[in-house]
Amino acid sequence: MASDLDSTDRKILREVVRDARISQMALAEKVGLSPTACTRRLTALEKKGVIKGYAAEIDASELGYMMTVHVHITLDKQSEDALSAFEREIAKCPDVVSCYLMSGNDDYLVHVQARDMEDYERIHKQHLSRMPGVARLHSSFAMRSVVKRGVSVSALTG
Amino acid sequence: MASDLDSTDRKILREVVRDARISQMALAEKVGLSPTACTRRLTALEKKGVIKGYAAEIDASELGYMMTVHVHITLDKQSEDALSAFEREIAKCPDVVSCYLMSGNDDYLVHVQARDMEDYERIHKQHLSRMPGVARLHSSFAMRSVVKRGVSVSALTG
DNA sequence: TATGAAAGGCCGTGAAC
DNA sequence: GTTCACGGCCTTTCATA
Repeated sequence: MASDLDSTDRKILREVVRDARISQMALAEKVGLSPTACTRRLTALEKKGVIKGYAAEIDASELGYMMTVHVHITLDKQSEDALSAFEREIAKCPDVVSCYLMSGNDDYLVHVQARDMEDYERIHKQHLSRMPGVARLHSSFAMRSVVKRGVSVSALTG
Repeated sequence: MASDLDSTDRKILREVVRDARISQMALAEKVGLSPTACTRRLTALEKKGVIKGYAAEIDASELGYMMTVHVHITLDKQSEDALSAFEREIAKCPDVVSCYLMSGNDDYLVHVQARDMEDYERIHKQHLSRMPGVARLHSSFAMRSVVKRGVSVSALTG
């Protein structure tokens, strides 16, 4: 479903990715359109689903969440039901930032945020290890975030 | 630097995470404040750095980017200079969404977006394998995204 | 089917309390 | 934290290519 966007649409996308709260008039001027035309394009991008929404970016460390952990999770079964049951539960875990089903051994890569090591121990024991069908958990701790974007630059410039 | 936020501040954060383009008046009503007081709090959260910015969420698959790859990268040296050189280059790579320095063997976990397998082959050859100091590359392909948030729910409710 | 221009209502902003 | 008032933005309508 690769929508056919022209360079103006992509320019609009780059601007709202940079600043979602930009005013319609400022956006219109940046992309070289009248406010009316610009707003119409923006609305179209929202309706098409290219723009899924607008979110404030929060500094988790400012809220006391100092730890980023990547957890590789292997299930003991790989049946549809087992995957579904696990995914239903992991989606409910409030400490999870992202979760991907990975190819290969059908395991999951789960990104977790925690206040500190003690907090992560609690999350590990009370949530992660109790997820349905979990066979193995391997935690990798991030020491530093080097790059963090919502979407790749290529996707917006290509 | 864990800021001391009250329940109103957290309510504001939850709302702007859900919809960054919410109007000041609508936000004020949702949190039970007058528009002026609400805007003052929001501005304070921005100045404190709790809110880093506002970004549109883009559906990469709508732009033709169908692949999500997690790449484990090990360097041949772990000196300060080697890490810095690598990080400078990886930050320039337009296909990278995120990159973390991981504890343990001082390797990196890099999240990459690509159009398709051919595109990823190009990224792998032309960008990733040519990064300074790279010893080993291990690619893991995501089959499905199960959870995707900008920040954990706990950080906003805690 | 796309844009551009103008008018009116609503919102965002600041002063005073 | 609230009220009030003013300036400006957002939206709609309509005309155009």
